[in-house]
Amino acid sequence: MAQADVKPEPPFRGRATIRDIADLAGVSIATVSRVLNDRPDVAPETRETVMQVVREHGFSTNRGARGLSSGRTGMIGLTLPLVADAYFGPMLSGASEALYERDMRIVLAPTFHEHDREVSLVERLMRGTTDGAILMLPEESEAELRTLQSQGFPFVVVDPREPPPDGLACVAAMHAAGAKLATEHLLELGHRRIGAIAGQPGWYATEERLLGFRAALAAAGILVDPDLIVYSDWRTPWGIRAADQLLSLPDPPTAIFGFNDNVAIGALHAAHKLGLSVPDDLSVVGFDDTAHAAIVIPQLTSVRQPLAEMGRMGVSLLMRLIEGRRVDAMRVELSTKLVVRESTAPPPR
Amino acid sequence: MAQADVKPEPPFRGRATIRDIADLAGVSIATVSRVLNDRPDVAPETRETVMQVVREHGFSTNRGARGLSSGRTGMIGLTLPLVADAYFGPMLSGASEALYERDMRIVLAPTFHEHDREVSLVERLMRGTTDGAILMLPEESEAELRTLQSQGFPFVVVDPREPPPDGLACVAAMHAAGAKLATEHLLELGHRRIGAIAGQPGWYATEERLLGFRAALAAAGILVDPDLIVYSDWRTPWGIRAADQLLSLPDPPTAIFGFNDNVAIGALHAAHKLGLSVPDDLSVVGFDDTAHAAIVIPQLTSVRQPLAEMGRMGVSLLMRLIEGRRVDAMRVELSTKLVVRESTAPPPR
DNA sequence: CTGTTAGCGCTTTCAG
DNA sequence: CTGAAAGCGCTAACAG
Repeated sequence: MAQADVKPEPPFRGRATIRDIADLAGVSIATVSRVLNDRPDVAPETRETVMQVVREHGFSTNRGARGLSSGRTGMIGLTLPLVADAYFGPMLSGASEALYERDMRIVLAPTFHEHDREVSLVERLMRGTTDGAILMLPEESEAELRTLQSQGFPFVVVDPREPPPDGLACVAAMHAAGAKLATEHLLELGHRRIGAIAGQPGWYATEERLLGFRAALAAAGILVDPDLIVYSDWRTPWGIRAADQLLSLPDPPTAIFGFNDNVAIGALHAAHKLGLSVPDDLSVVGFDDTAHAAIVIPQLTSVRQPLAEMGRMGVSLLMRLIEGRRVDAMRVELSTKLVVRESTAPPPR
Repeated sequence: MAQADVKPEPPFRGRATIRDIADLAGVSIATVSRVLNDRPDVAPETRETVMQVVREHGFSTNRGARGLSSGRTGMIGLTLPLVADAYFGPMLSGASEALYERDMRIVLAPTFHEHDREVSLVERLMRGTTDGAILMLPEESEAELRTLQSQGFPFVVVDPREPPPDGLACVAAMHAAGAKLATEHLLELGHRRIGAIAGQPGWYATEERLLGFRAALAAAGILVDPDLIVYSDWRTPWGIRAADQLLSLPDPPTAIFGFNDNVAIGALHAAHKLGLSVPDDLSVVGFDDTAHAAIVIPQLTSVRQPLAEMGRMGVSLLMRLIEGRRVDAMRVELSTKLVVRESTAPPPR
């Protein structure tokens, strides 16, 4: 009633639907749909008319409805262990940016490291809500992943926890090469007794980094003292303990290579407690190069993992999968590089 | 082919639909829908039968379809400036956890601090994809927010950038009280010349914290030296500069209160460069108590803002809005508290 | 190049 | 308490 229709008042109740646009533009809804989906078979003139109306009313298509009829929702799911985390944050950020550029939406599903939660979340994501998913550091076993794949749901693994199964789209970083770089850096500085705070045994990252560490040592003709390698949870408090252990050895290392920034920062704390100065008395290098590396004093030398890039790459692979295009490289490894800051120097004496 | 049908093979092609479940359970789809939505008008026995089948097939309802027919999609949108951030991370995490508990999905929309992007993102979120939104530190002006509200889209603002307009659901922290606490702590330690690295002028957080800072000083009978307050961008490099400025004053402060952890850590860096020891030569306190506060050496004394709690609270308000329930407290302020760590001590001499 | 017509999977009156 | 039927907004053949 009282249909003013002065100028900017939409002649429909809530938000415009494709039908409103069609009426306003004087065409059929099919035509509007075509325009909206950039189909080639529309007269340029018609297209312009429709776009006009669309812009005027700030119309944008209802994803749910589109999903229902076409099967593609324009949304992708993303699982990750933790959302408030210096490591996963940048990955998520990179992925979300890439998705934004493609005008796709991201459904966030943090798993808090719980296997069951992750499984049920993925299950739900599959049910018509999303077109595919990115699984960051998934909890699922290879077998579970394969089952998922066999169900025809497109997904890509970013930063696999275990050695990446082949046939699965997967993006990782060059752990071994990075670890080799870090170790060589220490070696060049003159260090001969280098301790390593490795991550949790069995993890892909841990084992690969260990490989690089050992390779560099071997190349320098140094045989590894088993006492100098201690496994640890990835978090700082555990890094402190591990460093304590290393530093209280009869013949302690002059440098410590933490397999991620958290444990390396743990080493910084341990050294501080012991009155050791970094880098004068002890050199420390980390891995990942998260934001933490730069805020700590002294700033941490660390191996840079291209976290955001990994997220973007995951999206890129996923899009190919969803579009059914051939994915030649199912598995991509992004390179790592050493960022030298203030925590490394030649050994004392 | 070779449809084994041994036991767990579903008799339908892709994923089960509500119709499949209905057939299998020998009821109508309407009944299944009722069960799925916890409607009261179903015989307990029928309900059980249906649930049985649902569980057996791991069925869960297609949100898109539900959204289409009922108007509620079970998804909510969340905008925030940055996703990879020690400040927003915990807020996002809290919100996502609360949403998970309600079996709702979250559509993530990072704005990278771009006003236009945020506006268009919110616009899109409104169009049938989500039931409502949480806007963290929104870029929108009060006027824009009100327009949004007038369109009937439920949303809540978490951590307003400007003084929160009333009538809008909003959750914030008690900035002034927290700043007062921090200042009093310094005062009790014996500091008399206390510098402040304030945030950007005009921000709600900045102004409120300034109020608390001034109030504490006034209560102690100290009148503020304008030279001792310097405004700054919220990031560490700017914090360093601000601290440099403070520390190079003819009569430099013995303590610095950074209005967030980033700038406080900047003060730590500045002190380090100057050869000043914290807390012996200079005390530093931060605000927010992000993860950074605990990893830095010395660990930072900081005012704790209940970030995750704010996210949860935002969800809780939003749900009430969506369900059309009365929201008595449209505006909630969560309390802050001081966490004393290692960066504060009595002034030298 | 454009319009007509089925549904997509689900919720929801409205009858029984 | 349960079923039948009418869409929700959109896409995708299929005709013209």
